[in-house]
Amino acid sequence: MSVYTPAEVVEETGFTLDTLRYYEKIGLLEPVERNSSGQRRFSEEHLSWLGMVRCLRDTGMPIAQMLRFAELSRAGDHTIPDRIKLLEEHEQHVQAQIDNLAARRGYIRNKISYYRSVL
Amino acid sequence: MSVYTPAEVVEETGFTLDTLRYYEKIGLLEPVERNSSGQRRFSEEHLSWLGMVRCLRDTGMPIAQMLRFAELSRAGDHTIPDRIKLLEEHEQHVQAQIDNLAARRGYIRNKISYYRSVL
DNA sequence: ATCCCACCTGGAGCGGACTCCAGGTCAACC
DNA sequence: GGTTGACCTGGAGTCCGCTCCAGGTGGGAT
Repeated sequence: MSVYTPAEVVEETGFTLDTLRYYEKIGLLEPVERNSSGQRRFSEEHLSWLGMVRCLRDTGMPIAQMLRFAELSRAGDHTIPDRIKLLEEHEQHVQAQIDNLAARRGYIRNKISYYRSVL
Repeated sequence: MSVYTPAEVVEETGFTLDTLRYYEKIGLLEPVERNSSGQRRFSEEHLSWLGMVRCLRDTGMPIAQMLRFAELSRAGDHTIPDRIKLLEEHEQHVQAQIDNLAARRGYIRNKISYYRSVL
């Protein structure tokens, strides 16, 4: 089972080292193993969890809710229905964002057309 | 030419009064006329500008950039090409957001399917 | 006359999500 | 054996975009 240095995780996930430390501190990331001199060695599981975190974060989920999801995930398989519910609600939210952006984009394009017509 | 009370503008634009005052203070909103006792009376132009602001804000444009757009708008018609450029760039940005959200949404749906398959 | 309500001002405070800093450790390379 | 570089810690600071507050004014209803 391979492990990853901080630099590798930064490279792979796109999070800064400070952000990773912050996520660990607040419990969004499970405690990370250390080597003999105290440096972090991330696991495969950390990486895949960080993929999820990136997805949720980039779709606008607040940290508080990601924390809730993290707790459910740690609590065992009986929380899977709750996790499904949480993700479904979030998916709806993402869809709403998309629809909203598409509508606003229409407004912007109109404005551009108007400006073009005035030139 | 009709004017609008603060309460009416709040109602129509969905911004809070504090936000409107804040926008005026930082120059995102042109100085608002006052009645004899110092209360704001917004114009039709304010309302339509606020519509634009709402659109830009809700598509994630930072205030600094909205300010730049506001300045261009005040500077006269010769800035229309610049405004078009700014809006076009923003529209690209909005499209990128949409694409990104759609991709992330796929990831979330996959995760949901996976959870369902595990139940 | 008094009460309430909408509004005013300047300035402080807040919440979220980091981001930076000082001072220190260790391992490795020259 | 000295320097470099990646990393450590705890805690303070930053940025953005508001949001709230105290104290005050003016106008309309009872």
